[in-house]
Amino acid sequence: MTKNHVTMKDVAKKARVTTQTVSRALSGGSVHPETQRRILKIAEQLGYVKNSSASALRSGRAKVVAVLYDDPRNLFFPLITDFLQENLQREGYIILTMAVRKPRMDMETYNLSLSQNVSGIISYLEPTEEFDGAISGKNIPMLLLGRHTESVNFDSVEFDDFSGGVLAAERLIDHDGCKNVLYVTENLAISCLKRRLDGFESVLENKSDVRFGICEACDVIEKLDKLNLENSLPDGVFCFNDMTAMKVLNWYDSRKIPAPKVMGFDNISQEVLLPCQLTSVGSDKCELAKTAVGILIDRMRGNDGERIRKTIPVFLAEGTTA
Amino acid sequence: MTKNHVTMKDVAKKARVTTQTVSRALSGGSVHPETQRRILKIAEQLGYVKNSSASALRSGRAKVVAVLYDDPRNLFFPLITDFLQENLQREGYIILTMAVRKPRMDMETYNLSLSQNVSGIISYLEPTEEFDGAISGKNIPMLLLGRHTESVNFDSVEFDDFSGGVLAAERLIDHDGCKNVLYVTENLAISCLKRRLDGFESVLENKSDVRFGICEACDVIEKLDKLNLENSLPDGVFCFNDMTAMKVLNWYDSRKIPAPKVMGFDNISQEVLLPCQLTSVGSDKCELAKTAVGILIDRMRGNDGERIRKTIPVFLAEGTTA
DNA sequence: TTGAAAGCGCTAACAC
DNA sequence: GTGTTAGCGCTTTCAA
Repeated sequence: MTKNHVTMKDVAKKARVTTQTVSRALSGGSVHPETQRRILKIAEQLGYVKNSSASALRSGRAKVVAVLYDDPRNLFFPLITDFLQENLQREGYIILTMAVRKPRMDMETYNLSLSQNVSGIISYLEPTEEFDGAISGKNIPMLLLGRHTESVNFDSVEFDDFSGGVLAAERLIDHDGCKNVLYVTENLAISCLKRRLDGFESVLENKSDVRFGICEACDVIEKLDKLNLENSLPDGVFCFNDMTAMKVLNWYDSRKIPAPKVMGFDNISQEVLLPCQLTSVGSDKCELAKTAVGILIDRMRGNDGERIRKTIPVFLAEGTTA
Repeated sequence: MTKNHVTMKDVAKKARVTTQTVSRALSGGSVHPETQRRILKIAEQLGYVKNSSASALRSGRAKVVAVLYDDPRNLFFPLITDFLQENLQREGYIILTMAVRKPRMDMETYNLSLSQNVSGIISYLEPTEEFDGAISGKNIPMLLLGRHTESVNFDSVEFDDFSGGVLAAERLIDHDGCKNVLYVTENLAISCLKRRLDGFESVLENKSDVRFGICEACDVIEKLDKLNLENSLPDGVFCFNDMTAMKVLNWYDSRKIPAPKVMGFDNISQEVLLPCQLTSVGSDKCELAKTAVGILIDRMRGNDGERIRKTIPVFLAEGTTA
C-alpha cells in the first residue's frame, strides 16, 4: 500500500519549516504572515486535508458534537438538527446524529458518543437516574434539548411546555368551543410531556362541561375506531407533536369523516408546507438552536460554572400558507 | 488535568497482559479463551471505551460512513438514512450525516468527509465533472444513492426513474383522465430528475389533447397563482418528490380551492402517515438501503472490482391509511 | 497464544 | 516566531 494522502510533514518539507509551524499556520497560531501565506498556499497545492483522528487523539477532543434523538420519523428532529448544524459549523464542529430507539439516555448510548471522542452532546433523550448517577463527574458537556431534568450534570434548553399546554387548551376549549376533547400523548414519564398535560388540564379545572380523554399516541387509531363505533368522536384533539396530529388527520381523511379541530406541537409547518393548515404550538427553533449551541460551546471551551436552564417561549401558530 | 478515561493500558495492567493482548481480546483476534474472558470482564468493570480516534489513526480507517444530502427539510432523507444506519451499525459503522446546501458533490464536501477519515461515502449528491476528475484514483469508496452517474469512481444504486415517470403519467392521464397536467420538478441537470421527466413525456407522445406544462419547484406557488388568475389551473399535478406535492396541496387547501389529482415521488407516506392520501411513486426503501450498504461494505473491505450499478424497481403507491 | 517495538499524524509544552 | 521533543491510544509487524 502506497501512502496516498498528504500530511503536515509533506507540507512542512516543501515549505522548509517544521510540522509545528504548519500546524500553527493552519490553526491560527502565531506565525509570520509571510510564512503563513506560503504554507497555506502549499497546503492548498498539495491538497492537504487535516486528519481529524490524529488531531482529536493528540488534543483529546474531536471537533464533533453528538446529537441524540429517539424517533427518526419525526421531521422535527432533522429540522432542529439543521439549525444546530448551522450554528456549530461556524465554530468548526461537525455533528454526529444518532437515532437511538429509546426515549431515555443510558450508558450504552453515552459510551457510543464517548468512543467517538465527541466534545459535547446534545440530547433529546431524558437521562435515566442510573445514567445520571453513573456519569456524574465525567467531563464531557451535555445539553438536554426540549427535555427537562433536575440533574446537575446537564444544561438544558427547554420549551415552556406548561404554557404550551395552556395555549392548546385555551384554543380548543375557549376559542373553538370544544366540549369533548381527546389528548394524545406519549410516555408521560417524560417530564416535558407531563408538563404539557398539566398545562392543558389546568385550563380544564373549572370546566365540568368538557369531556376529556387521554390516549397514547401508539393506540390512537384503535381509540378513534372505538370512539367512532360508540358515536362519541371528539370535537377537538390535541396531539403532543405534529407528526401524531398528521396521523390523526390521516385517520379522518381516510375514513371520509370530517375532521374536528386537531392541534399539534412543534409547528413543523413553519419550515415545511403541509397539505393542510395545522394549528400548532410553536417556538423559535432557530433561537432554540442558537441558545443551545451557545451554551454548549461555552462549556466545551471549559466554562465549568453552574448548570444552565433556559426556557424558550412558545406561541400559538396557525398552519403556514404557501 | 487528570486523566479521566480508561485506556487499554489500564485494562492490560490489571489483567497482567500487554495492550496488544487486550486489543486482540476486544477485536476478536486469537486469544486464549480464558484470558479473553478475564480481559473482557476487567474492561467492563473499569468502564473501558475504545478510543476510536486512536484506532482510526493507527489503522488508517475510521468505522464511519458519511451520508451526504442536500435538503434537510426533505423527510425522505432521514427515513432512508435510518434504514442505512440499521444496516451499517450491524457492521459496527456509525453514520456521519452532512446536509450540505448544494445539489452537487464537490471537493469541499469531499474533503470534509476525508478529514474525518471516513471509510466510505454514501451520497445523494451527483458529482460534478471537475470533482469526478479530481478524485479519480483516490481510494475511498463512494456510492451514489438515488442519483445517476456515468463515472467509474462511484458505485450507484438508483431508482428506475424513467419507469417512475411513466407510472405517474399513466396514472394521471390514462387512469384519471387528466387533460391539463403540470409537472413540477427541480434542476433538470440532475440526471435522475431528467429521466423521470423523460419517462413522463414518453407517455404523452401521442396525446396531443393533453396540455402539459413544466415548472420549477421553487416557483410553483407563483405558477399556480398565475394559472389561477388565468383560470387554467391543472387537473393533474406531478411533483418530483412528496414534499413538493405537500406544498402544492397546501396551496389548494389554503386557498380553499378543491385540489386536483396530485402525485408525488418517494412514497414517504409508507413510513409517515400524512394528513391526506397522497398517491406517489414508491420503492422498497429498506431494500434500497440494504443493497447500498452491502455494496459499500464490500468495497470498504477492499473489493476493487468493476463499478456496480443497481436499479431499484418502482411502483405506484396509494396513500397509506392508519 | 503472547509480547516487544514502532509509529499512525498531530499538537502541547517548552526552549530558543 | 520557530524549532525540538515527546506522546495521545491504538494496531501493525515481527519475534518468541
